[in-house]
Amino acid sequence: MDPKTHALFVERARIIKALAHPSRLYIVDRLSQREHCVQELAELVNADISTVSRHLSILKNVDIVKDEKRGTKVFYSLHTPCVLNFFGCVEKVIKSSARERADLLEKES
Amino acid sequence: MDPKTHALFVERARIIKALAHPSRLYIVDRLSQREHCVQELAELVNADISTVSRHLSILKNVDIVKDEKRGTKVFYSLHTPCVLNFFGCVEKVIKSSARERADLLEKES
DNA sequence: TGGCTATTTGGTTAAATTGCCAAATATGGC
DNA sequence: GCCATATTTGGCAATTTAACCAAATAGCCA
Repeated sequence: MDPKTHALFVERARIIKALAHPSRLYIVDRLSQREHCVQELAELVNADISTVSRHLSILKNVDIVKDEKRGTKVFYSLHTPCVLNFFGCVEKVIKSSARERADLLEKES
Repeated sequence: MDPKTHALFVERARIIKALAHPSRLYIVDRLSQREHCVQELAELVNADISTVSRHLSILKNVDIVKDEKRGTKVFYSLHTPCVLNFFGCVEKVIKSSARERADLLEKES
């Protein structure tokens, strides 16, 4: 693999890695409805505020979300909404594997 | 967050995690063109065969790829090609952040 | 300035991921 | 059965990730 191709796939993985966590996926899901401040998100994902703040900085580092400070609060919103397209395919994968497990069960019975 | 919702996002993250590695993304990319045996993939990603075998088992665990044994070789192919849709959005994210870095540079100059 | 609220960051620990080597396993041909 | 080829798996060390608490920072208002 030539260096440029390698760099491209490293970069792609960097983006996908940022999404590869249940809390971060849920945060993205909530932000797809409307902006939220850190505190609100912490309640939604039911985790320590500092933990959520770290999740948000990971998402911000790859520009999936953006932040805007208003007063003492920081409001986060989706910067690249197309990441929501991921979910559609992910559901397909889940269903496909669920179907296979079901098929397998039928054959076994 | 209720338990069902939580389980859904854990499951989604499981799928996305399986893709969150440069070598695995490259493997998916190659398999989108045609099936390959483990040896071929090891050469393509330039890694130890055992390492590639582990990457493949990770992808297989979430049903992104499937395998078929023929003789002593095991051929892998894409089982859920829609994961390729991920790439389109990932490129957008990359470009969007690249654009912003560019804008930032302009403003600074 | 001092106090209050909201968020980020440092430090630490536990857990998960990755990669390689070596050993085990499976298949086909002699 | 025995050998050669192809793949998987066990074991280990190094790196990364994740979570929490505590401390630092930032903005607002009295």
